[in-house]
Amino acid sequence: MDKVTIKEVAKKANVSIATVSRVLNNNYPVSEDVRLKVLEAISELNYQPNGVARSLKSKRTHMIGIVVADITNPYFMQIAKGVESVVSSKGYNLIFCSTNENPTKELKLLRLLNEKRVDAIVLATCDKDGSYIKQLIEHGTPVIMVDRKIHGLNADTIVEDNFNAAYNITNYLINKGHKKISVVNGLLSISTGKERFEGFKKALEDNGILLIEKYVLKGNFNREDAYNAVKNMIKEQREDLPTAIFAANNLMAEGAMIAIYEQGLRIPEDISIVSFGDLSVPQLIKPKLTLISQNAYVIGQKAGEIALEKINGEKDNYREYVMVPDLRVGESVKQV
Amino acid sequence: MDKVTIKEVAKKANVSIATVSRVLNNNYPVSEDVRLKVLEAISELNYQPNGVARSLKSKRTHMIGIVVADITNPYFMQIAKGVESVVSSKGYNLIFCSTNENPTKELKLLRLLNEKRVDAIVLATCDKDGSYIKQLIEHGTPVIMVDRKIHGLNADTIVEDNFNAAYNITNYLINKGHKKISVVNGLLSISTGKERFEGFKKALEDNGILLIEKYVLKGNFNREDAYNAVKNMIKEQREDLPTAIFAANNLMAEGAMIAIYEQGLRIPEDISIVSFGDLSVPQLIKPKLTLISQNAYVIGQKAGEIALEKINGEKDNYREYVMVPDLRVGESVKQV
DNA sequence: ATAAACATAGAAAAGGTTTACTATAGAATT
DNA sequence: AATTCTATAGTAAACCTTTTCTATGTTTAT
Repeated sequence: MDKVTIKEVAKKANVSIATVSRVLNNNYPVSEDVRLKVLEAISELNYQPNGVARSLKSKRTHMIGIVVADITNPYFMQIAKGVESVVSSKGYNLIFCSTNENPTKELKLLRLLNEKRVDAIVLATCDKDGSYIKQLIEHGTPVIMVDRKIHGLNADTIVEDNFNAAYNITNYLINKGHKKISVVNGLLSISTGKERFEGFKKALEDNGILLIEKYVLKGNFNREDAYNAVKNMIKEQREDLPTAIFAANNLMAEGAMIAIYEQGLRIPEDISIVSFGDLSVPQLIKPKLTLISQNAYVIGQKAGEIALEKINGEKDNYREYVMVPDLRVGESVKQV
Repeated sequence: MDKVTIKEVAKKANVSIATVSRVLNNNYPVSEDVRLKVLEAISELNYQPNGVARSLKSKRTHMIGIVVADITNPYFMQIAKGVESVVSSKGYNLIFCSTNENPTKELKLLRLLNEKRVDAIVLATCDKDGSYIKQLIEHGTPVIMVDRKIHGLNADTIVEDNFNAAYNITNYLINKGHKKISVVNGLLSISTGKERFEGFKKALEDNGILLIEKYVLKGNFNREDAYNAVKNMIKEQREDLPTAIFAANNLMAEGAMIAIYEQGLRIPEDISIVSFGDLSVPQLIKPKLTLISQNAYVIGQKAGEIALEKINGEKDNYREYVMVPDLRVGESVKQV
């Protein structure tokens, strides 16, 4: 029942444990016959080194924590997959954590990951306050911020150009003749929520269109909140519906669409919609949505690369990478 | 840059390291004034215990490995979420691994998880051979098999009643008058593939309907393989299309639908379809699919519970849990 | 007043590795 | 032939905890 240790291997092969370790790590000359003896003992005993002990000594756990709002959100899953594609070949494993957009839970998770001594953390924060993150970095744990940033934090950051993308897609709506535009957004305490809202407002402003407060909806960046917000809005504004909805995130677009259909409205005949971020299985959802297509997988890959760099080398230079997402025109916007 | 250790806390609080440890673990009487001194030192130094060292001594890592074909498949994500919902409150973290249906990669991942000394493994295997899994269990690592089973393996197993569910939904098609039925399935080396196919065949047989080989499609349980298989089938059988398709998994249903639409056919007017497993965002996909609705989240929860039990207690009794999935009637099957 | 029980604290071993240091034998250099 | 190198192997410390065992002072029982 108990696991075989390096001692037993050493005994069986008639060598010291140092020699076994050297055969395993291949970082010191060992004569060929001894090496073979050791390898034989290893395979006979079916020895598998204790990674915990290794980590204790080497101060490397070969684990990377990834902390996002919700691991079931395809956007974050894509990021995770991107990270994994880069780090798994180097023998790293990923620990997934969901904050559910709760800053307290985020802090708890970060502490836990720190206790586990993960080699790096990839984080899409829901916090406005970076003090614990700063601490982590100062104490030598690389933290790579993805999707969302915190101002004034000395950390590598990979985000999308939210302001301009939101500006552009709002402009697109305006050029199609829309003036009564509703926005379904996440919280403004999150950088993506804030920036997308700023871009949206700027586009209205530049076109001399007034922001209509009753069309400004907010919630957590998820399907349910968007569904409820849009449903209520439609019910309350039956007589004065917006002609278009800007959903500030993929899940919110889905929630909004479900609400629209449930209320017996058509897209885009009765109401147009655009999304920030791709839907799940977009090929099966009609009409094809006009949206900002994001770079989740690439962001993940970049985050993975930076994580590996930081783990192995220089830790005190930081960069911010801004990805420029595409505007993809679909059929969800009507000319008015 | 270096992390604070228990030694420094002890020094600062003027006590021994044993006392600090006792304050942390609260498993031995410590006088109130000493406890306060220690807690103060901890917070002043911002000490966070080294989980690696703890794990080495306590032989508990508080990590559970979860190994599935593809972490981006919503079905497996639901399982993972179910596991997480149960174990995270007990302080456990999840390490996610994707095998991409590659048994060699699975073995590598299992070895890695074993080296990491995870406390338990939740596994949806793509392997037919359970020898390494058996080894793991014998050496004291609980392995909970989910979704897919391996015959003759002494492990806790939680699966769906694939045979009967497949039988029932095929029967449903037959009762709707379908005789030319195509099946898009995963590999038969995987228990779910095999059992669903058996159920499918039995239903045909019981109704005196012949299996038509050219309508039997196979691939990995993913969107792409299903898409390609169905696309080719439609092209080749233009003159003799099946009237219905049984997709043996959620992703395959999606791939099949995309192919059907791309080939200019309608659902269910030109071709009916049923799915084993729920689609992503089913509310947005028209027509509403008739399908076998699975219990992924519940399976995950059960797996989490069993994992915790096994970690803490009895290890040598094993059970197989069989969940009975629902048949949900939608609008994707035409009466013929 | 003495013995027994108790509450609290520390010393030290243990957990399974890696690695700096030391040792030895034979090869190469002078 | 004496000296220096080199290749290879072992010893023991270190990584940071937890926990057993021991010690001490105090309380309770007799």
